[in-house]
Amino acid sequence: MSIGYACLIVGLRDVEYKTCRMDNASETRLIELIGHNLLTLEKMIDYNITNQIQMFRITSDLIPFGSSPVNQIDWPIVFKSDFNRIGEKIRSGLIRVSMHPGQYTVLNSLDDSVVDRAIQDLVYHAKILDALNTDPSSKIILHVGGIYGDKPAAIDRFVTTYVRLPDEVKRRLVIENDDRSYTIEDVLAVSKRTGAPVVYDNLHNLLLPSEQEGDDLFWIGEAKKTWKEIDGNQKIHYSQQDPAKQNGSHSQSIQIEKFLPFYQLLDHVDVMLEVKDKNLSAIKCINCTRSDHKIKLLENEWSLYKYNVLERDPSGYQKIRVLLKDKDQYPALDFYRILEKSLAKTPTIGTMINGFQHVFGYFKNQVSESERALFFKKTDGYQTGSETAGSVKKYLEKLALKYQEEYLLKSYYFILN
DNA sequence: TGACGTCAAGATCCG
DNA sequence: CGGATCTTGACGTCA
Repeated sequence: MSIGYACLIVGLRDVEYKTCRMDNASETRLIELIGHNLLTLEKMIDYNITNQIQMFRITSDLIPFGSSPVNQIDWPIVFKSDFNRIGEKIRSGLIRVSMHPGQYTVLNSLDDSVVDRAIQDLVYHAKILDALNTDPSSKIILHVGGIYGDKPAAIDRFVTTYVRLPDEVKRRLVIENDDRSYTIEDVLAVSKRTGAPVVYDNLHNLLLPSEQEGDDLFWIGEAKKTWKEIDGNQKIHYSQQDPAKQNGSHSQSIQIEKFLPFYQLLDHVDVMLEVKDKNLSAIKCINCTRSDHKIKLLENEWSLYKYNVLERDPSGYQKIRVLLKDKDQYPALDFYRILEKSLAKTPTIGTMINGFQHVFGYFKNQVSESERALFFKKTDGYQTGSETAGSVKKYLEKLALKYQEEYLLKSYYFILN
């Protein structure tokens, strides 16, 4: 019953993937980028270990142009020691990693060259998971593809192509229902013919339900039957709709109150969250479902979020302070409930300035006179409308970097919004 | 031909 | 000059 997140970390400095344009993809540039990206992946794995996050999707952008002829580098060999080292960390951290090619990897296209490139892309994904020495429970999740005006024929083509996939791909390939073409019912039928396990996605099912009626739990039960022992725990995707946006846009954060009743129905299922705030929601959901109840976990979370709360909801700030006073309790749900409510509020000029002043307090005894003057000038400018909140915060961040205020630099104050 | 989705590169604007 | 903001690229399908 692990909970994980996809590809990127929010709120950590200097943990970013790089890429380049095709025109600039020289061998030297690519080697540079791959080396950088592997270090980034390693930092993410380290973060997951520290935070006891045991499920993680590795980005398809790890190797720029990884499945394109533009990239001729034999990267599993060139970077063998890096892959081995990272793979070792993944194993010792008991992290289940996976990958998920995007919507443009289409196995059942009418265009053979598209199909060939899709196969190459799957081989690329398998090569990464193999280079990391992960076992067959590390999956590659794929959608079935397009319809082309004839769904049965399109499904037939998927099955035909599936059969001729190389074994290193087949042993990892998992298929998922999507939100415009293939329902969970369709995907289960494809699984019957291919043997590929099925990932159920709750939001996709909401947007594109099957003809046969069934709730989440029913379809999760059906999907479970497609997972064999060697495939590891059943996996599902879980996300919530962003209420402000259109179609199947993922929400900024997971609403914990909606998630918990869903999660509590599950039995031995690994849950991949698809959400904009990535690791932040993963940690929230983990903290609300774990059995080792240590207040320290919540105190650490509070240290990261507190100025984001303060700048928009001083009364929420006070509520959480009170909530965390009793060190024998573990009020995770209440904590995140207040946190979510506070972060959803729109700051006022007054609450923002209150935040600036609290943060400035960290260096008010070390700054020079001119720095102090500039801070007050910027704050005044913000109050009168000639300066944006962002520029004041940028300046505070500059000070935090100069005076190495770790507490602030680790927090989300400069990073969220 | 543009929208779709996603991210960061690359270009351009601004003080 | 550096920082902020806008546009482009890479992918395939579908209207």
